[in-house]
Amino acid sequence: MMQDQLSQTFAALADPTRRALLAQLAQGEASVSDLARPFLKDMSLPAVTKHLKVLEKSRLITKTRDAQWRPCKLNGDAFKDVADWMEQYRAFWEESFDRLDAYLKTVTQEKKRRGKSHGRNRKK
Amino acid sequence: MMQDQLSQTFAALADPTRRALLAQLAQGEASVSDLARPFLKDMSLPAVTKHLKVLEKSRLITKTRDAQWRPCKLNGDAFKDVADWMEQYRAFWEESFDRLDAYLKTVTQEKKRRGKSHGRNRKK
DNA sequence: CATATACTTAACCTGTCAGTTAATTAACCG
DNA sequence: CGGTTAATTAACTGACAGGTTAAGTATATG
Repeated sequence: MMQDQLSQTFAALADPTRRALLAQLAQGEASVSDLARPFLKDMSLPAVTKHLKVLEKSRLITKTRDAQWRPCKLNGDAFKDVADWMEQYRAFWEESFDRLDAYLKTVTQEKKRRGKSHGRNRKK
Repeated sequence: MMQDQLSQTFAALADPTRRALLAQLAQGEASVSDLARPFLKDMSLPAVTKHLKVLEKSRLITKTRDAQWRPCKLNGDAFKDVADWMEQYRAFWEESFDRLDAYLKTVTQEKKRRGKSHGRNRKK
C-alpha cells in the first residue's frame, strides 16, 4: 500500500541503481539519457525511466522539460525529511561511534604499553 | 536480489510498522511481545516476528535471549551507515533550508521596513 | 509430567517490484 | 515531409514482501 511519504522515500533509496542515479545527480543536473548511459550495459532504458519515476514520486528528484530532454535534479526536501527522521536516532549511532572511539583508544594505549598486539577481538 | 547492506537497511526502514518498532526501542530494550502489543489489533504476532527479523537482518536491532524472552535493542551501527550515506547530500537539504531561511528573513525585514506586506514572491 | 507463556517456523496467498521487448509520443533537423 | 533522437507507455514475467493460520520449539512453573 505504501501511502506514506517517508516510506516511499526509504523504499526509493533501497535500490543501488537508484542511489547511483542520485550520486550522479549530486554532480549536477542531467538528462535521462545522460543518467542512463552508465547503466545501459546492465539494463534497458525503460528500466532507468522507471527508476527515475520512483525517485520522482518520492520527491528525491524533480524532472523538468527542455525540448525532447528531461533534465533531472535533486530535490533537497525529501532528503531533509529523511535527515529529520534520522535525527531522533543520532544518540544511538553516536554512542556506537564513541564505543569505537573508546576501543581504538584502548588499542592505541595497549600498543604503547607493550610493543605487541594481543587481543584480536576484531569486528566479528 | 538486494544483497548489499545499505539497500537492506533502507528497505527495512521503508515500512511504517518497522519504524514504529524502532521508535519503541528508542525508549529502551523490549521483548518481542512488548513490542508486538501495540500492533496486535492490526496484525498477528508472526507478522511482528517477521518485521523484527527484517530489522535484525538489516542490523538495525539486535536480539538476545533471556529465558523464553527475546529482548531487542537498537543497534547504532546500521543507523550510522545511513547517516554516513546521507551526509554526502547534506548540502542539498540544507540548501532548501537556507532558501526557506532566506525567505523568512525577507518577510521579516519587509515587515520591519513598512508595516505592510506586498511582494508575495512565494517559493517557486 | 502437564500446562502455560513466549516466540518461531511452515505453507500458503496476494500484490507489488524490477526487469524485459515492442510500440508510441514528441521534438528537432535536413 | 521523413528520419532521428529522447523518452515514455503497455503488456508481460519472475521474484519477493507482507500478511494469514496452524503447527512446532523452548523455557518456566504448579
